[in-house]
Amino acid sequence: MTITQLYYVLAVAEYKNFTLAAEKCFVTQPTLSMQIQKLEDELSILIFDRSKKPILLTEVGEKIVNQAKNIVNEAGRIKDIVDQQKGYIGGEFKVGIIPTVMPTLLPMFLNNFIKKYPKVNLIIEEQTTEEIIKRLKNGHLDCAIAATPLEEENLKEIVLYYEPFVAYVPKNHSAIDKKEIEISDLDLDKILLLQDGHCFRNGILNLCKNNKYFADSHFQLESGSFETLIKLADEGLGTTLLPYLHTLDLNEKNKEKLKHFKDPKPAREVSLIYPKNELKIHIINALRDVISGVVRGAIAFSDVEIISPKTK
Amino acid sequence: MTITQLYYVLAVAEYKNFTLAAEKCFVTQPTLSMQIQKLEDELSILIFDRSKKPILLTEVGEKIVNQAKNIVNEAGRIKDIVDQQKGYIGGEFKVGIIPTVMPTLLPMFLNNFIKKYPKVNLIIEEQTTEEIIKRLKNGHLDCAIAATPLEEENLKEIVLYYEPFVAYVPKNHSAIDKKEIEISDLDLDKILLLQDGHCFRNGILNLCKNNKYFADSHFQLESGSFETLIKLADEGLGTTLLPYLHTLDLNEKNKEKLKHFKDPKPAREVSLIYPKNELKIHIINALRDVISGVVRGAIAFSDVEIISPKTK
DNA sequence: TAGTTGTATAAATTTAATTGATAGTTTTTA
DNA sequence: TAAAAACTATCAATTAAATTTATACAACTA
Repeated sequence: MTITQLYYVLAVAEYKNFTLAAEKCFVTQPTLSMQIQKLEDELSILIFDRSKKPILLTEVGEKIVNQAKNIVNEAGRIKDIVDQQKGYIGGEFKVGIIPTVMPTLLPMFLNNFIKKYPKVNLIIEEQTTEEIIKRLKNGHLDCAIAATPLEEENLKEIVLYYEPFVAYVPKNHSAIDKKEIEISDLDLDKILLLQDGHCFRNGILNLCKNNKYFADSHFQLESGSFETLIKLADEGLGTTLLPYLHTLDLNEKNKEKLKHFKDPKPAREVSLIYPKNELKIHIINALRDVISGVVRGAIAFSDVEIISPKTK
Repeated sequence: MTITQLYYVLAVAEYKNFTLAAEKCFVTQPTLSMQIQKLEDELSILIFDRSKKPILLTEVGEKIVNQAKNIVNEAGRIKDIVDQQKGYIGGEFKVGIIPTVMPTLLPMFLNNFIKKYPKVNLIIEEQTTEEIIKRLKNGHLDCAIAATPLEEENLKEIVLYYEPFVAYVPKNHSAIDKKEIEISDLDLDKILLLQDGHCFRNGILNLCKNNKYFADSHFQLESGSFETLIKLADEGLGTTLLPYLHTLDLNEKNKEKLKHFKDPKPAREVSLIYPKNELKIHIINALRDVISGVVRGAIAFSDVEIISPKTK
């Protein structure tokens, strides 16, 4: 069994076609046929069911393909180790970002980063905090951006910025005339939140719990995007909380409905998270520097109270 | 980079000697020299520092060797997948066992098992529950025997037997004349326990906590083996608790000091634990059957209360 | 300094991977 | 349903790679 054979197997599994897979591997079709047969002979088992068209994986074939992915992934990290040693900033770099950070932060740094580090092949994926943690640990992500502290074993966190929550209150709200709002001003029965799975929701829930206003109030509505929440709030259905960066590109009319919190403002901590092995630490540091640079201007609050994204 | 090259690197890293490593790999020394050089060329980095004698690993070399171990380990599992498919019962099979189970259970089933399944190369390692969990998850163990429930993600548990705790009370103990003992009879200030790290200790602590007798009592002494604890108890230093199987081979004099608990007897649950991927399920089932067979005669208590090995 | 131990190098040999050509199948299409 | 197209397997030839034997070279030891 060779790593090359496993690559061939993965290619055929992906394209369900020897000829096409061979092209993608930059070899001829007989090479694939023969090498895969050789592997099957060695294992005395069939990986592909060639009687079907398009080609199917056998039952064991499925398992072997999964394991082959692991092996190829682990093998790829040898290169990462060498690159790290050499301080080389390049190659594939997979970053997971949580949904509530993605649309505001990504446009701020993406251009800067790819210009400054053209050799890095940046792959960005939107994922939940839960997924991110799993994928960082199994090596399918090189780093991630999420709300912290997570205090996960084997993961390190570097804070990028603190982003206060801003209340978006409907016109008819009792606190509409106040200059700055307090948690106690929120009518918890009428808070509009993102659906579960978004760590942002946990943060808000903790905020309330921490401040003992949580009680047994229930939430009327849950949505998947801030845009919806804002519209619902406009309809007078309740109040919602937005992360500060999201408030920057609201239109003037909507901005009027924003109420900032009194100091210490409740805020979320947004960090770079990466495996403790620090395999791609040079690229991670580069990314941190770029993000810190663009964020420094946009966000600067001194007196904040960090709200944990974890359910307590 | 080939898997063979990684094997060669691991061999040289282990034996710190190309000639010896070559022998162990069943190839000649020039093969190793050339293949390792080739890998170093491909990575443009030195893995070994050949200027020192014996040969040293470079800084990156260390990391590469660690990663190579992962790759080789993952590669080895392809064979496991195939063996599983074929229902083949053989090959290397690594079992972790906790220290408090090892000496009593192992002699009961080992001979039976290796006679019945001569093609299995059984490798038994004594490890703490913590280590066992880690090694099961990273694939360095195929299965393990430990106190349960552990409720670990990605691990499955099959109960082997329930083993009651038996009190070993010194002659001067107030309960020495009772036929059966209760938890409340134990003087917690004078309970002798195994050192931390042994899950058995957690079990006992939970036992006390559960029954609300824990309070703020402290423990006078901690030892690493039951033998020591028994001797200390004999000296009148306190009471200790033994798992039932350990009590079977005490001498007559010591057996007199044993006090069984009233039903429901506090007991630990001892289980086979293995990864959910069920890679070596056929061997695991074989092991379970053998152990169940030998244990059935030795241990049979119906009315027990299971004590968790986890700290609560 | 000669002997010993151990690694690198070179050339020859063996083994393995790859290719081009083609035969054999199945599927598509007219 | 016959012809064409699409695809995989097989064969012989070629190229590439791994391994070996023989030997040179370096470092340590007595």
